[in-house]
Amino acid sequence: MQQKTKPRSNQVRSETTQATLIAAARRVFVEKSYAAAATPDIVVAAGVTRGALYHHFADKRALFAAVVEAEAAAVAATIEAATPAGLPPLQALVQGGEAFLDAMAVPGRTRLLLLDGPAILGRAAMDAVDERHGGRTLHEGLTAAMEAGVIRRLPVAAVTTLLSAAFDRAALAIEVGGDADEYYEALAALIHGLVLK
Amino acid sequence: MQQKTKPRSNQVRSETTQATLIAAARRVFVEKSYAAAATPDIVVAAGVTRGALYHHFADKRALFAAVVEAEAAAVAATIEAATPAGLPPLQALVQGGEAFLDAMAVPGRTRLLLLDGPAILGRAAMDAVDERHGGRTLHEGLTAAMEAGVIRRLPVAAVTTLLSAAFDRAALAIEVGGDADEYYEALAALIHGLVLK
DNA sequence: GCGATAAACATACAGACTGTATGCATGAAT
DNA sequence: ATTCATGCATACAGTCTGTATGTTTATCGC
Repeated sequence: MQQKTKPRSNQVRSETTQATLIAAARRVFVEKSYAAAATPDIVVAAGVTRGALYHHFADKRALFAAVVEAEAAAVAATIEAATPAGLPPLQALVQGGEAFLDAMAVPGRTRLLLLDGPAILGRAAMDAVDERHGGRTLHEGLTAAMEAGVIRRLPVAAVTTLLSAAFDRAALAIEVGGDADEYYEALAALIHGLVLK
Repeated sequence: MQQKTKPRSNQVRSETTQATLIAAARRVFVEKSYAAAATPDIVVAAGVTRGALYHHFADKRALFAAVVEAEAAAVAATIEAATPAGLPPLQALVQGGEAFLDAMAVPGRTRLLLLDGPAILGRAAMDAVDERHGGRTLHEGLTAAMEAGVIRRLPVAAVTTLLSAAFDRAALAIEVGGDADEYYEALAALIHGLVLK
């Protein structure tokens, strides 16, 4: 038995409450989708009250944004861990791509980052999230490959966006039972198609 | 002045009511997004009551599905009108793609078909919509190009999905101010990258 | 350590929305 | 012409979101 309420500093109190809320919200958002996830459900899952939720987050949407941000950070961390620096540009692209697909296989991630995220927060906000986290990988990889003269010189931003979209859709397709190998092959073909002959 | 209520057959009554509702719903869904669009708003815009809405549609989501279906059909019609049959496979792909981007420039289409649609109806349902309408174009185009030996032999379904995703993202990017020419160039590069050397 | 202030919560409330149930009116069927 | 079914309007129950208010717990000056 521990003491009833061991005194905690306000900082850790806030941090743990927010973390618990974000974790619980993630579960409910994933299980029921953003629209169907009710704040009463979330706070019960977190073991707090709605008062705590609205004290720490402006509204349900802000809580969702925090969940998305954390999820994107987790994806980025996974990718970085899987792609050592110093690889040849082209291989870094393909390998990073596979790491991305692996990371997106974690249950709920496609729903959070690829379906509800864009709809609730907007494509622009999601782009900003990507930019803060993993998106850089692809962008820098393509830029490096172009400057190294490995692939065609093209508008980098546009190509990044389009390839990113292709990876996203591949993650979605694989999740619903699509043959992962076929998507790997198709993605590799798209990337290698950019290689200067 | 016309008579107060000229008798209409039940069929036309239903059809016109549904059409008015779908048109009004489209406006409200586009203006406020699916989540923020309230059925009271929609029925006021349509000049009917919520009773009529729930008589013709199971729920708000079903009404949204009808809007999406109509929108996808409109996009498909535009594309077909712009891409005469009998073009060489590769040119048909590029030209059809540009027609797609033009069609998606109609205000609200990206929100309906690329943001709210996937989130509310699910990616699978949107794929089914695509399949019933415009999606075939791309799929058949790629298949034809492959069988003609113009492009690499790859899993057609996967490549179709990925290119479709790229076109979708391009439409979104252009809508928020992205340079259309850059995306055209990048898309063309992706397609031409599949060409057998 | 002690009072004052502010932060972290909990509870209560107002407004709005969704879906259903019920009632009425108009076209269809015989 | 009467009966029935369809199209639609109104009323209602339950739920949710965001806010306002109250209470407890930590922080800060002394």
